[in-house]
Amino acid sequence: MTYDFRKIEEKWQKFWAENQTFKAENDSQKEKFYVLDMFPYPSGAGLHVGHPLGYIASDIYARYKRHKGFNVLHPMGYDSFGLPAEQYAIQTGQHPAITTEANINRYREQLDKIGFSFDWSREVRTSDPNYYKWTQWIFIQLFNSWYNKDNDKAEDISSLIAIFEKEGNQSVNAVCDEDVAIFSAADWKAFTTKEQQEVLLQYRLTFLAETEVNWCPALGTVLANDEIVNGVSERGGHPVIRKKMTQWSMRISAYAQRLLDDLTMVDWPQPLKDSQTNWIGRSEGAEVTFRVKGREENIDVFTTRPDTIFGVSFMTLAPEHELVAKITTSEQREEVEAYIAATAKRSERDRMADVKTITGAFTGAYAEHPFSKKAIPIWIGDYVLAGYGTGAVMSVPCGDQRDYDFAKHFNIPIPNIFEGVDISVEAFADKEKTSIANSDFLNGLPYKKAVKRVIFELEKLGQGIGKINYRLRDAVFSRQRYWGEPFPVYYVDGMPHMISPEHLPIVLPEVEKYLPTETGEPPLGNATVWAWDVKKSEVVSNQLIDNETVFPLELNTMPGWAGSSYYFNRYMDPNNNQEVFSQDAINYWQDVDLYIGGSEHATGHLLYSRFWQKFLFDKGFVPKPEFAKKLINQGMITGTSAFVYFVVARFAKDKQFYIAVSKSGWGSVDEVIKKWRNTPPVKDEAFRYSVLNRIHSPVEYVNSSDELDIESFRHDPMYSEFRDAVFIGEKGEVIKENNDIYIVGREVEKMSKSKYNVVNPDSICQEYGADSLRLYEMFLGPLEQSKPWNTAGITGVHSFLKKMWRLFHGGNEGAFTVTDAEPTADNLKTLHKTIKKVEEDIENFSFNTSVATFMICVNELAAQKCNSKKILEPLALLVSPYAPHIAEELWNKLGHTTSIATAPFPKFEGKYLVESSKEYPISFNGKVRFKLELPADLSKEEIEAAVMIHDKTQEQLQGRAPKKVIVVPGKIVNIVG
RNA sequence: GCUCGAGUGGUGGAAUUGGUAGACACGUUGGACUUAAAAUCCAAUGGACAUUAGUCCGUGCGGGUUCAAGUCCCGCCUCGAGUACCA
Repeated sequence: MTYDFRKIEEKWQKFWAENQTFKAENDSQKEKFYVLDMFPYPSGAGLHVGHPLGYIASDIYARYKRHKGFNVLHPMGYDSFGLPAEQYAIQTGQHPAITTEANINRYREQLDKIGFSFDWSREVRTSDPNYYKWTQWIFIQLFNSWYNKDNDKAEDISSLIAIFEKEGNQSVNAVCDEDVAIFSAADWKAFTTKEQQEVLLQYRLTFLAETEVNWCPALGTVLANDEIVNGVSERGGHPVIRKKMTQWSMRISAYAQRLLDDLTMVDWPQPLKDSQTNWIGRSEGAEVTFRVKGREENIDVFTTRPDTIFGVSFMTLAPEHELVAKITTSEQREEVEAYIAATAKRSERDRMADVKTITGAFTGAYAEHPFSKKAIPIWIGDYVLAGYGTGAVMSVPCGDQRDYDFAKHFNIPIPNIFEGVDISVEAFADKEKTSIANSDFLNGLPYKKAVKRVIFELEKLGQGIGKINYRLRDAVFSRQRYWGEPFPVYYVDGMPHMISPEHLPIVLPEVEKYLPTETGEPPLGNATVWAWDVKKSEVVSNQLIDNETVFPLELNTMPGWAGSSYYFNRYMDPNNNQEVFSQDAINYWQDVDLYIGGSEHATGHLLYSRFWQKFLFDKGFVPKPEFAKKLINQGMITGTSAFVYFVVARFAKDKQFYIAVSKSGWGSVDEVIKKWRNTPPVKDEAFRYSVLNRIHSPVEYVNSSDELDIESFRHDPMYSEFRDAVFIGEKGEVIKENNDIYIVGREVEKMSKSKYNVVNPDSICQEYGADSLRLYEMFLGPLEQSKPWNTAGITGVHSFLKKMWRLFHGGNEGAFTVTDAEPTADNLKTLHKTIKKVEEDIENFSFNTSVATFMICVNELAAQKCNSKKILEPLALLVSPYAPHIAEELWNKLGHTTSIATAPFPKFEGKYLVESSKEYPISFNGKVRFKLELPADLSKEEIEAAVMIHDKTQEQLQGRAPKKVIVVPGKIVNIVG
């Protein structure tokens, strides 16, 4: 009987689905284990072989934990709101829900074929109203909360109102907007309802604020930095400007310190933690207030080097800074405005990345130094970003390289305030190696003391205070898109009001067009039934808006990260209609034990999710302040693109055709073509040809030896210009009737549809089976590294599975022949070596090495002609997390009637591995010269003695006396001399 | 620019704590079986010289520490990821 993987895999996939083998129970006596994958966005292109990499790893771990006796939660779902479906809708008019549904179905089909042990009864989709009902619900919770710094947690807004009523806001220690006015209890009571709401909005954890965005007037939309190339939109090449817009924001900055501190609680990769740490960007320093000469206004700056305050020779404001317009003198106005217009065209990333081009403009205004009272010119420069700190810096050219470059460029003086330091070529940024000079009361002080002293003096003057600053900005939560969660918000007199949770979900309305409206409103502005009737508590036609009982609804939608910031908790109780999840469910599952996903989510999804988790924790909804204990980043699988090289030859007049030149001909196109010219039909015609060019060939047309299937390529409608092309092969011959072969060029690139290098898992499952695919993806290399995909090697793991199958089927014509024979010592040694290694590998997420271990094990058992059940049954169990279909089949054939999924994992016993001798490498001056078999229990001295009397040792030494002999028992002997 | 990661045979990679570099596969070459093909099995396979039993070189580049460095330290080079509205 041969290994019929197609039949076997279909059989067990059906079995698992019918028996709900992987359904996780919320009430179980078993210990829980929660294994989670970052859920995918269901794109139109379907899954490629890169997607399942992490899923296979987590599936192996989940299956392993089931064998270890855990109640495993291993769910899957879809992050199904997103731009591509909307873009497709704009182009085709197809509703994004339809596209999304179709894409999800395709994903599901592909996932099912790989044999994952997902509990599909728990699937979630962020675009499902039953799901986003709870996204809207959390938004309302955030709106109704404020951050109390005294208790260091989020609290209900009612507790803030109670304080306001009692004593105003003077003693409130909250995270709030910068410009909150002080009021008393009496003031509060005298405020109108609208005024009170305006005040509260300055404290709420989600609030309306003016934020800078990349606005593309032609597309009527906001663009990501990603979508802007050289200052114009990637699509269409339209100009993009920076613009302020009122949008919903999330006060994530309230959690900055806790997000930083709690990183110590989680076992996540250090680089990921580093990038969150940098993103949060905590810095200690001082906020200093500079008066503007001859005006009312002050400029606040944040600096980490207040000790260098006497080195200030100018100030720089971000071009967007609100004071710029006010303080610019009439003489400078033209220049300043021109400069602002120019910087508005640059993206933030361009401004940060480009340190070589120094630009700026003088405002004509001067600030006053807090101590020396000297006049300091105020400049604007785009190296200062509006969103960071206060959007203004005190420029100390002698101590900061960017300030230094700016000063040099504009001929601004560079006073030196460091003792004994040369600043003629560059700034001196080292804090420790000098002391302060030319600085009045700071003279002679080292960095730390100077900082303390200057803060003390600033506070005395009332012009500064010690401060901790975070780079982390409040997160913009509005998107001018259609395909996202609608806000449960309506507006009364311009003030936002929440719709009561019992009326959720507020379902996305139908629109005719998915584009922004003529007047520049978001796509929901096209909806005709999009108003809130407070009496009926339902969404009604816009025509009924009277601003008395019917009000306009919010037109923005939520960003992609909204739905993905709590889905891991929702999986615990996904079909609950009364609560986001029951307390029973969350108290049983607690948190994610293992989370696998790409490192590209380090500062987006993973930071926002931690923020929401902490908020839910503060409000008592979840028991843990961190949602995932352990996290692994899987690496990207890159594609191996194939290139066809060609020139275009032109004849006498309009005649032209393509000549494709095989790999070895690239270097000598001229010669190849010369040779080819001597053959008919073009023998004597004069022609010229273009420079050598290349084009991606679909990888399906190339075999594992890089040979191109010329006929398929020729007849692909994508390549009609090659229909009559001449192909010149490796030997320089024109290819006809297999006389020569065409070899393509190869290059590793990101796997993408546009590069024609996408390899689809379906075809691999069809040809080699899911078990082969699973093993091969793991065999490719370490999970966390990125690596190129090359299908060629898959035959290796496939023949391993066949070999293992034969181990169980050694009888006539492949009959099943597992016997009750007692295993030999060799059999047991091989088995237990394998158990030990595989167990260690799984715990260390080193899946590639366990596949190699299986191969060694099967090779050894085959050589030993082992067919003992006591060896082969544990082997089936060991392999089962990796290749579950074949394992189930063998398990079944061994006489079991229930699934292998929860059978206990084989137990390692060290006694079978005890060795009586060790082969020592004997090296001389670090170079291994020969090997010597010695009893394993010899002492250091005995080993040395045995080595020294050996003939080969004497031969190597040639009479020299060794200076030193290093013996590491069990490892190596090194003789020096 | 900044932050982080990675560079080992023709290819993917192994070497868990500084201790035999190249496990396990792919590919290639030669052989067995076969009318032939597929499948399967056996052998060789880092490079150079010696063709023997040996010698030298070799983990991106240049230094260093050590009896011993792919592994640790310093300085570079190349590639990849993230950089706040792609998901």
